[in-house]
Amino acid sequence: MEDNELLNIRREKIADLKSAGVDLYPNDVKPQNTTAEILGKFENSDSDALAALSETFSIAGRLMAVRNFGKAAFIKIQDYKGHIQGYIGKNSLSPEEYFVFKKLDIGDIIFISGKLFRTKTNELTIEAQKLKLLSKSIRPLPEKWHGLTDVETRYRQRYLDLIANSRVKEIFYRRSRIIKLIRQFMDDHDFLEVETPMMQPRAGGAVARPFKTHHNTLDTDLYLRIAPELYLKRLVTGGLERVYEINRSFRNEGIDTFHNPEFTMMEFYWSFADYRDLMSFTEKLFVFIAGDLFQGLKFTYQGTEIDLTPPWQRLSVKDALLQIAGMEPADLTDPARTIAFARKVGCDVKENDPLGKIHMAIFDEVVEKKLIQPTFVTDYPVAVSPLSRRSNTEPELVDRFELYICGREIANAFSELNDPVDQKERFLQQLHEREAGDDEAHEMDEDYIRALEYAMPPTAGEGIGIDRLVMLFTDSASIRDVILFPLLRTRQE
RNA sequence: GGGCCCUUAGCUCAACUGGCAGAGCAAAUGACUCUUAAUCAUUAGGUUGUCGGUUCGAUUCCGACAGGGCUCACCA
Repeated sequence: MEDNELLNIRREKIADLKSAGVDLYPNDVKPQNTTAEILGKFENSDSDALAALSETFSIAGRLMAVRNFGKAAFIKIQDYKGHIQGYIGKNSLSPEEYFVFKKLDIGDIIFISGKLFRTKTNELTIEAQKLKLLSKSIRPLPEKWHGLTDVETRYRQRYLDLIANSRVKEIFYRRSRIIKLIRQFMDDHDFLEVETPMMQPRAGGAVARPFKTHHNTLDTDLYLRIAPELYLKRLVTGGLERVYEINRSFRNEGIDTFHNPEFTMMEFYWSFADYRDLMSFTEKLFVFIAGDLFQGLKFTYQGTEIDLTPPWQRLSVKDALLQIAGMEPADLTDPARTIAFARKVGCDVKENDPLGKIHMAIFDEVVEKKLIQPTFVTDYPVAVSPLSRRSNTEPELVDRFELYICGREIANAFSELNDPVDQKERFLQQLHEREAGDDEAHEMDEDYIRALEYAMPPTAGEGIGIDRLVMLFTDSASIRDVILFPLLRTRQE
């Protein structure tokens, strides 16, 4: 352990406590109350009402502040859901307990029990009649007023962030709440929650580079999944007509404020529904979540007011390119003009790229960031949608939408392609692109084709990025603020 | 991967044009029985991220490296 004056002083205190026979890490004390429970119950009780209570209350938590007055002191104890003030009077504690109190440091985990009262400044306070050290802290905490702001320390030592910054705890309570609400909503609509492989012999279901690993006994290369999609649809084929999974996927791509290599997605599949059904279903889901979190449909993200009131705007890719990107109709259909337009707005496109792919490049470059209020973008080109069902009226388009809020893709959904012949052709087309140098093109999955050959019911499926949803609903600027341990470069100690 | 920026005490931050590295909080000691960023006095706390260079002299200028942030590219 490092040689540091502050640590040495604490070690001396520990020696003093030990020689007085104090157990530094006992585990035989159980608090009967929490700070939140006490504050909730008695926030409106006046001094007389508190004095009339015969009960004693006990709490345990981290000592966050000590304000000493010679023979008395006020302390702040923080637990799971909040904090409360304690009052230490020299005459209320046994000499042994008072000795322990004098050796305490900010950061120690302690237990106190006693009666409730209100101070002269009317703060609800526990007067300690018993005090016990539950776990000794050796290292000093970050400063009480400014807290911990160094982002690197916040992510690497998230426990310090959680101790010092109460807002961080609130974000992760809310993340949990959002996921709980999603489960409730899906369960209420008769969806079955399932778990499918994270380690896959082939990484399919999305267009992305995977992480590779190896199983020793089987001597087989495996990939961390980039999406659960193909497995979930195998389950639909098996008769699980409504399934969902909320779990991690892994993509070996860049890291920035909207991308973490591992991220949480919900995917769900709904037989005998189509992508239009998914639009209204998605609206209902978001309304359900927002109604619980905000008691309303409006909230602010990074200074912009977002209104979730349905119905949300529906906009085809083509209309988006005409109306928002400012393309002429001929720019969409004449390949030379399309490429010229793409290059003009700064897209890196190849001469032989499919037209649909170039359209999407322009869309991503120009349109995406302008879709602030919730918008369903529909009618994607088949070239960028190898797993989606073709439109009945326009076979070069697919029955698909992506949901954009605040210029970011939040969800991706489509009517599923369940024609095994067409699916095989799409995979072959992707193989061509892979051979042409696109190492993110989708791989062939023969077993998935075989499953479709047994007939999969007409189905619609959707994936929702949970981290991005949580960012939105917690007004967080970075995905790292909604993931407890975001991936950072490992540091040599 | 490219560009720009950041790294000084446990934490939050100063230090002019290169001239003895400072404050607040936290800590120690003392005073104080109603404070809540308690107050007052005293004290201690540093290889200025690492390595190298320029210089009489480097926290400061230059180079390399490490880590981080923003951004562009790729992606969700």
